[in-house]
Amino acid sequence: MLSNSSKYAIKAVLFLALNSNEKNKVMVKDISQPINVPQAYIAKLLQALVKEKIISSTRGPKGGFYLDEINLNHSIMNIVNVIDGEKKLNSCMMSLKKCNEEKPCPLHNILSPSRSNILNNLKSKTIKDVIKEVKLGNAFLPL
Amino acid sequence: MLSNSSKYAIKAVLFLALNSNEKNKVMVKDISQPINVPQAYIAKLLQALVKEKIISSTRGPKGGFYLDEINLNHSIMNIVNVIDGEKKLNSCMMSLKKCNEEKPCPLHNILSPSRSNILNNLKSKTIKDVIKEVKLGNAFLPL
DNA sequence: AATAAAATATGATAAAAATCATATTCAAGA
DNA sequence: TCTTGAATATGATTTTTATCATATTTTATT
Ligand code: FES
Ligand code: FES
Repeated sequence: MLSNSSKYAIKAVLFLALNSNEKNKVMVKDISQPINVPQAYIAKLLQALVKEKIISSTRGPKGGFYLDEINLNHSIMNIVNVIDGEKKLNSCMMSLKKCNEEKPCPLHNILSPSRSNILNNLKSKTIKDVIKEVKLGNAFLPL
Repeated sequence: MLSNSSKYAIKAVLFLALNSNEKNKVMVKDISQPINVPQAYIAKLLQALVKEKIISSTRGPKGGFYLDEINLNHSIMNIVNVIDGEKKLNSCMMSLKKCNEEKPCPLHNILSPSRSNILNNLKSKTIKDVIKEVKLGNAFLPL
């Protein structure tokens, strides 16, 4: 469903959402440990996210990664799309060329509603929405 | 979610469900083409399914693969478990060690219900159930 | 300006998944 | 019983994903 890389990226972004802002940037080495992902690995993922403007960064002393207000309003799906590409999640469960309602494969009718639900949630929930649940104590970090 | 191999295996099993029985066995070469999977690849998967008694086979002239009445009552999940192993589908969406309700990760509450729904369907739907929908014209083959 | 501290770009290596290839074994029919 | 046609066992190759490593560029501080 989600690749390892996507999962790691989500963890990192949520960590930044809780622990950074324009004034308090966080270095890779201080991200990799709490989220339990190798530094060189998460560094590469964060760089990709910066390039697509999902997160922010500055280099040099006092530099690091952080989320600004705009970043916080990105959806979880945006993160996944940057890391895994757009089509991974939409493919047919039986590897038909295209998954559609008109000529559904035998698993489509059974599984598609739940999958759509997952996709819609990933699309609609923003970083901000998600960390709100953490702050309310309904979900937990660190990971 | 499902590996390529699992998808291929499901396709092959459904094909057999519709086109074989104890009296009419089907050879790999006559399976691989209609389901659009390379022969050597699907052969290996079918062999794994036979070993776990999800499907049946006999060798030699007039041999081939087929489903008997017992085979038809296996769930789709049984196929997936043989090919992908048991735990792939149950892992946390954010790569926590274990996914649980007591200390859910931030994505758990959002996505877990739909995922459970998918898993329950895969567990409860049998091969026979699924091809019934095909015969009724509610779902389509070939793939 | 020089230095140092950070991200960035780039690419190498390792591990896993997907795919391909073939010698061996078993079963049917001549 | 010999031959032939099928699955089976085994493993090699290729591709993708995951992981690691490092030289370069940018920025703050002295
Ligand atoms: S057609 Fe197969 S999942 Fe939609
Ligand atoms: S704890 Fe992460 S999906 Fe259940």
